[in-house]
Amino acid sequence: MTELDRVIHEPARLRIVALLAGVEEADFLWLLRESALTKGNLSSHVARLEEAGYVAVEKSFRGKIPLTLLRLTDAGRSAFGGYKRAMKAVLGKG
Amino acid sequence: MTELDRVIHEPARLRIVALLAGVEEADFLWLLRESALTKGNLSSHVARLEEAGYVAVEKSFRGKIPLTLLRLTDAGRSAFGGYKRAMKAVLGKG
DNA sequence: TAGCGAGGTTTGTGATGCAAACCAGTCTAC
DNA sequence: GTAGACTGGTTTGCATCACAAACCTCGCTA
Repeated sequence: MTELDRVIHEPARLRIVALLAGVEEADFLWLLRESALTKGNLSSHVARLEEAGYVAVEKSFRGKIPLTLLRLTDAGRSAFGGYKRAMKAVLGKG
Repeated sequence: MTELDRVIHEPARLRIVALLAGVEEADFLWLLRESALTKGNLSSHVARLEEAGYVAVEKSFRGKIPLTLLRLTDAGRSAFGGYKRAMKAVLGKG
């Protein structure tokens, strides 16, 4: 039985991961717009993905304004790849 | 933004729905074996799917032994179709 | 009549997704 | 120099829910 990674499976995080998979790096506000999540949800989901080792979070400043950069780690890319495979296997059946 | 149906999205229920999509009708014990869920989980997830109108539950007897037959309703099939489309859209991006 | 298995359902609880409240720093108006 | 509003987030509180374990009912067996 192919297991689905719960961390990625959650729709909000799936969206985040899918968005990050398409780019090299993204900032918080770009993700906020693209994902259509609230700040709170985005923040906590990103925290969860970081905790899982799937995204790297880099906080810096653009001038005087805080800037948070996010990118998928290798583990994150690989987990997403596995997730896609597992999902296709399940959907293939139906 | 394509929304993912939460009722179907849950992995246990996704498995149930995918299994039911492949057959005309199934009994509880067949699903129990195929899904590798516990009786309790299968029972409650089936109840949730019934409540959502996605599966029809028909209780009868095979001789003196209770027999529960499950099948996907039209709404269930259509929801599963929509789910697959939405999921492919998300995975396509990544 | 005690025990056992089939076929399920109900209960308890820990995790968690979401929204709203909060916070620290910056900029503008006055 | 300070009141207010905005930016860029984080923390808190609640309500939901998935899972496992306990429970239930009926029939069979010895």
